[in-house]
Amino acid sequence: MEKNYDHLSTEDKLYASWEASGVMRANNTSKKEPFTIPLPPPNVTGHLHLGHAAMLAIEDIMIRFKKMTGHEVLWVPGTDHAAIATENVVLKHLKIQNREEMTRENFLKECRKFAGEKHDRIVHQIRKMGAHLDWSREAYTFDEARNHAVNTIFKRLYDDGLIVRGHRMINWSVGAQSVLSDDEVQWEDGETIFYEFWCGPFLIGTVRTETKCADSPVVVHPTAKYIRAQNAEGKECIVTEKYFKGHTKLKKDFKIIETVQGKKLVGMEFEAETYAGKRKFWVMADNIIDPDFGTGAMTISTAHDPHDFELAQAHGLDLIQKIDFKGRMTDIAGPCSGMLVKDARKKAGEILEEKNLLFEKRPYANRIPVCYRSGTVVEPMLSPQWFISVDKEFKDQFTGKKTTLKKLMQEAVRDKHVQIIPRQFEKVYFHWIDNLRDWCISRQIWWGHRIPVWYDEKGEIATVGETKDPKSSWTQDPDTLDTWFSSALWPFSTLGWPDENAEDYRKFYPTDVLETGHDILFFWVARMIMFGRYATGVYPFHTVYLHGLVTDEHGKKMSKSAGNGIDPLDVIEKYGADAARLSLVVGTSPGQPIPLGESKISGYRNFVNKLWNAGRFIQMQTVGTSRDLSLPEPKSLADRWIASRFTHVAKEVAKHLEKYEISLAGDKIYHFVWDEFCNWYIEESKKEKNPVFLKHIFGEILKLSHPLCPFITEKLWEELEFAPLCKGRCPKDRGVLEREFLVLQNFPTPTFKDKKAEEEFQKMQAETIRVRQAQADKQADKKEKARLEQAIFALEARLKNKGYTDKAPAHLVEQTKKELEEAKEKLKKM
RNA sequence: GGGCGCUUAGCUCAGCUGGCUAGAGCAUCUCGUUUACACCGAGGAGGUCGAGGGUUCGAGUCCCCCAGCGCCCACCA
Repeated sequence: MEKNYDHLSTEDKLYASWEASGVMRANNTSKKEPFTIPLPPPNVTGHLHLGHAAMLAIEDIMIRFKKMTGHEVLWVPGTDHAAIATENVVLKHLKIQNREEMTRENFLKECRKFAGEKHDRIVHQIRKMGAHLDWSREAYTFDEARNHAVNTIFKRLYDDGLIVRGHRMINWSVGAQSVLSDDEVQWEDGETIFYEFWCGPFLIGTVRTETKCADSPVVVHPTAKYIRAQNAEGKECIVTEKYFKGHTKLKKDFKIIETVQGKKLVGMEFEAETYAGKRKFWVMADNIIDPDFGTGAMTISTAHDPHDFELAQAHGLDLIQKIDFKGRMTDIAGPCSGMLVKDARKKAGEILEEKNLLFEKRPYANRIPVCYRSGTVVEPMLSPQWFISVDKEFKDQFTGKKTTLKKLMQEAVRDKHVQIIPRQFEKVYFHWIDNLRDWCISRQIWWGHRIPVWYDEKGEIATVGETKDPKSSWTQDPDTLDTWFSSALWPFSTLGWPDENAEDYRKFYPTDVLETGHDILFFWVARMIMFGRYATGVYPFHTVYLHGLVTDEHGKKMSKSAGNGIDPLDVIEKYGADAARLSLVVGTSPGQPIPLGESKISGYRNFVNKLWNAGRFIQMQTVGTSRDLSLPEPKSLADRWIASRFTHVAKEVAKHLEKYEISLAGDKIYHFVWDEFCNWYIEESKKEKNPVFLKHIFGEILKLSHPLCPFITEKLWEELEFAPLCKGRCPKDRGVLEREFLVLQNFPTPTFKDKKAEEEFQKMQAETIRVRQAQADKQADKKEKARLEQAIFALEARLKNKGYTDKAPAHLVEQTKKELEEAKEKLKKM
């Protein structure tokens, strides 16, 4: 055995042997209790990042622990086709502006090719972490089986009236050329200009000057007090009293004519100049106006703002499209038509200024909605889309009762069918659901599950759901489904659903734990809960474990621009996968940020090496030892102490892992191995030898540590030839295996307890420490003595020097004398 | 604006339902070339647990309030 553990020559080989042996394959005919985790499928075109690494480490620990405690485990791997993200990357890759430049089929071919290539990369990277995944069951969110599941649930939802097509205000990503769900919109801080301009007698505030180009009502608050005033040139001005009185310029230039309530203004009509020419305006009142904000009046863009749209619906207003789906102004924008929104905004402002319509402008901090994938601006637009109605009642086929999808989601957590770790996120979950609106599921992109709806020649819906041979006159809906739609089926679509008799589905569904980053609680977890309960009648898992964001060692977000990013593959290369796993798992709390720096990783690398060297020592001790299969007896006090301590620690570790408290389990193992086993037991065992017992305990330690650091433990298991020792004592129901891997051993459940030995050994430890301290003190004394002697010598020499005593300032000489006396005094006392 | 969380040694964090003489890793200081390991061993220094108030025999742990930091949601014409 080498002096230092070499992870590079070990890990890939071991993983390959696990894979080749079939040890990671789950058996759906097993009588054992199942334990199932659906792997959150990484984006097929992505690469492994630290979030994945943390996820893989946590889930692998759960899986290995459960397997060692007698469960039939299944960890289903797979990848996600990541609709918008992939389509974006492919477009960039092909160096084309939009997909219309090629045929749909050709574009999809390119996507498939690209995804296929990238698939191999991510899947290879997942293996690097040591993940005990059943690769024979690998799935893909965009393969045929998953498409079948998608079509099936779509049809069922449609028949229940829960999927509807509606002409509603949606989030339009100009970059992705598609609608986005509410959750896919991100908000970025931005600097813009706030304009106040004249619209007839009214002052209107806006940052979106480009939309102020069409006939429109001016909305005022019905009960707020407005002031009508006039200036020297006869120009009229109507603003709230509050605004008027707070504005010195207005107060100076305008003379009040009267004060009226907002509703008295209703019905007023006038023509006014806009940046796009003269337009018709009229006044209406609505409580939507905040009388304390700005001038107390606004004009509305019925088709480009969610609130305005609502208002338009309520008041039966015309819907006027001012911006097209490419993000350019329509003809109605007059001088700005054809311009990009951003440019039109500036231009419209300039025109307002030229036409002397501008009253005031000032810098304004606002937040800009952007597409979470393409990073481009999101425009609220009006468009026909498919929605999932979350508040609509339907008859639940499993209970026969009326309910809504929202209720099913709420019940999941409220009635404790699903537990979220950490608890705080349950509140976040409820809050999200309470404010949940219908989920827009259609996307205008090509890479994704095509909406299974066919239209006849009249444009009426001909059929919905899986359609094997559509009539030639029919056309399929051109849109695809939100990528999260297929992800939401993942826990059961990977197990054979909709075939409820599929062996995997019967054995492994519902699954047990869904572990993922807290950032996709809404995108994914909530929707799995919704579809899972809706489609299968049971919730798809009983526990949701959320890990936090991996940050740099100071808790700062890792980013390219900050240059503080860490690539997990570099970490694995430099320190090994075990060290990477431990550093992502120990010293962390669920849901909390996971700070990671090199010093932490190298610390766990050191631990791994410590294990290695303990193993090396034990191998040296046990060379030529007979292979006694009987359980060795503890002999010495140290033997009994470590055995008793091991019983205690093994229990604690199991208890923690049972509760998914991985960090605490890791901490206990770390300190038991290093502080108790290595620093005390091994040292004591050198005095009173019992090599067979030493080796036995070490073997148990390897089992205990295996879920957390599978590579080093497996390697030592092999090096120390533990495997042959346990042949014949292992359960026989796992088929033919080349080797007895550690993961097939039973997790230690030792019973040996010797309280007296523990106490006695502790006394011995205390005594040893006292002696060491005394020795250290003695050494310290000796050193202090030497230091004093040297100081005395130097001080005396200085005082003997006539030049010094004669010429140096008297107080310095006094001080020297004093120092000498003190030093002599101190030395005398020693 | 609403919600959630965090604030404990120089740094990053444990401390679960109140009993702590407050722990760990890293960093730091002293000593150590003892045949598992310097990716090591032994010993040490370092904290009035963010500020203030309260409940209690007892509070890092519970309550109130304040401050700073972080995250999520809503997005005001």
